[in-house]
Amino acid sequence: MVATLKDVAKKAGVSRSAVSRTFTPGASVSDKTRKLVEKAATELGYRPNILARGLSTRSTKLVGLISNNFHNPIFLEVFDRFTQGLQERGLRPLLVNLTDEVDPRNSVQMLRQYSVDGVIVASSTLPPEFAVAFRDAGIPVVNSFGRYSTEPKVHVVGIDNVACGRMAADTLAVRGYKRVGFVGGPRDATSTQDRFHGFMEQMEKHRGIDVQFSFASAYSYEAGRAEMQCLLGEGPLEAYFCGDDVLSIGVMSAVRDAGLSVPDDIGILGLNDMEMAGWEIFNLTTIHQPIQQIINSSVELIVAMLEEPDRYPETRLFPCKIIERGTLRPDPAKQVPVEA
Amino acid sequence: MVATLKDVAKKAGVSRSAVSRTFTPGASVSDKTRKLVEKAATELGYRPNILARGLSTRSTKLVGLISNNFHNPIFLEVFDRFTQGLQERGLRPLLVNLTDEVDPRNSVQMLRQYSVDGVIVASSTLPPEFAVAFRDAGIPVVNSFGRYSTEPKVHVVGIDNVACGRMAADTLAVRGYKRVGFVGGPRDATSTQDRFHGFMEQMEKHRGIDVQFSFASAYSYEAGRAEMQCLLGEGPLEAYFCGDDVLSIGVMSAVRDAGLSVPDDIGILGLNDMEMAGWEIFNLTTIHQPIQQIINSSVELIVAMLEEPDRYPETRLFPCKIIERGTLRPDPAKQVPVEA
DNA sequence: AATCATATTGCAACCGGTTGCAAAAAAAGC
DNA sequence: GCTTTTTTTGCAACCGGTTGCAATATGATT
Repeated sequence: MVATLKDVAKKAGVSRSAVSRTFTPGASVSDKTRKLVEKAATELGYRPNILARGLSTRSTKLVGLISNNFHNPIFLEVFDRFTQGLQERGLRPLLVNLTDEVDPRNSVQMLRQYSVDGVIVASSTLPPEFAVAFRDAGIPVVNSFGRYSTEPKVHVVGIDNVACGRMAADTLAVRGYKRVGFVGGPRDATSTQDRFHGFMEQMEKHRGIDVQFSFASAYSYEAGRAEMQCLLGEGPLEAYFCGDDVLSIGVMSAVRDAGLSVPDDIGILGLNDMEMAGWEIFNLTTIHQPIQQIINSSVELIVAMLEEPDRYPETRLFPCKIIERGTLRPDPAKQVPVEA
Repeated sequence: MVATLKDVAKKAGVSRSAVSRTFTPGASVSDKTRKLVEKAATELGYRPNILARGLSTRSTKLVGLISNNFHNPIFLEVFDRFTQGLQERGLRPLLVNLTDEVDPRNSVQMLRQYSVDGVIVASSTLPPEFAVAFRDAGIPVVNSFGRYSTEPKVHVVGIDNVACGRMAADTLAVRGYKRVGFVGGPRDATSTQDRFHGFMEQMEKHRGIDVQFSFASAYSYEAGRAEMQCLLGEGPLEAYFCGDDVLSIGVMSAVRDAGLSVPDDIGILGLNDMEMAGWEIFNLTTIHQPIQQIINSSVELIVAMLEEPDRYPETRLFPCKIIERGTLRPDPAKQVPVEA
């Protein structure tokens, strides 16, 4: 049905090698045969089979894209960017949905069976060992949105979650909140832990602030809302730092349902700056996570590893910044001076 | 590095065929050699290379999953379900991001180069010819969320968008709205056109209702909001049927910003029933599109085609239903009767 | 124990490509 | 024009599997 190397070779009256070389950049073919081959190839609609090629070249241009987060809208942005970034570099994402799976072994085996050139683990909730399992299997891997380590075993691209926690603490402190809460995502996620530590640590430096904390069961709307409904019962604080935007929106929803106002009664600070955070109805003040840069960098890194598999593991952290919107009191330092 | 058939054969002291047959369900191997092979295989951590196998069996278990919609949150649900559904059946999604691409040829060639077993075109905005191009290339294809045709060339799974339009018209009419609007998605999307026709056609049957219409540039929040800001300038109607939930949310946002109330001043009816539509802050009355069923059915269909490639093209439409929430006046017929 | 049916096995060719190597062809040098 | 160097070419082996077929081993039947 579909034309193969052999068909083209026969039609062009050359050897199979000649055809192969015509489609291999840098190979030695005379202009004459190249023309011959190209003519035959277009007539037959021939395109080399990448998987067969991969058998000898050991490169399939397939990249495993693994995630366990198919409920947080920010991951649609993540998939969009990753697929585009990979496609631009001639790589193809093999999407793996890891819902409820924590053991990397199945994924490693499966992706090995597909001879993927590399793997991107895109998750802030999987344990670091997950990505390491791919490295141990000899598969180039980048852990995007993962945890920074002082002796990294794999490439990590993301943000400094501890620093984000500190930034959140400062942000609330400088606005004069005296009774604040931390509403984290799942307790076992490294991102939650790091944000928590950074937040608590920094809060200790600010005198006279009362700090409480709790953890939602997931980075999701429902979890945030449910958690806040509990907290409201215990008596609300002045402001909350939520470990994620969609969590913040859940929290906000519970606050409003209780007849309280954001930010007048309760301030909310998110993290991620997903598209929706900017929607007027939410207008969420949040810490921007530079996902475009994280993803570009991840893709570059995976490409670099394809060329140099033993590249020394690198950690690339990108700075976050506060996006001022309407769910916190204004920063007194940045008030527009009133005219005298 | 990684063990191959040959390594296992040598270690087990049998021929390569014996090993291959051990991993081929239904092949003839004695218990003795099977044990031998299995022992050697586990010791070496051997797993057959699926792509090499695909070369002879002509089945890679790869399925192209093509979409052009990476900005509408409902597509995260779609990807979640598709990846899970495919994985459960041992198929692997090769994700293709079609942003701004309408010509199917590149995608066809690329997916042919990867010998995908089939393709799922998941989009309500691509023209039907897109999916047909795969069929013409001899690749099994299912068009999910596509347009129904009386002489279908490819399998289509989705909803009857014309019927949805009619349902929307009836829904608004029965609630006594007299001046209504249709806010569609992009004009050239088949889903927009069908919903539009159904809506207008059915509205004609309801006497004395004033109908207007317009189209947003995309199925997105911004587009909905921008479109509604225009419409508000022209003098608002009593209720709008929006071609999609995220569009509805954009519309709602514009309405609220203008100081108007939903549903007291303006009613809004959405379509899709994405997760977010149920969030208390939106509480969107909407037409539920049964995506779980559409996706299950699509996956079943693609699986069926792998066994029987020349299967006659089928159209599978699933019924939609109104989800009553809080953005329309109540249906008078369904009012809880007041006790006498 | 001999005969026949059946189950298991290995050989070798094939799937669709790539590539080292030696032979052939073309170009360069004299 | 002949030799030497360089370029181009095809052969054949290989990548990691599968599979038809004939040969061999096993088991059943008498």
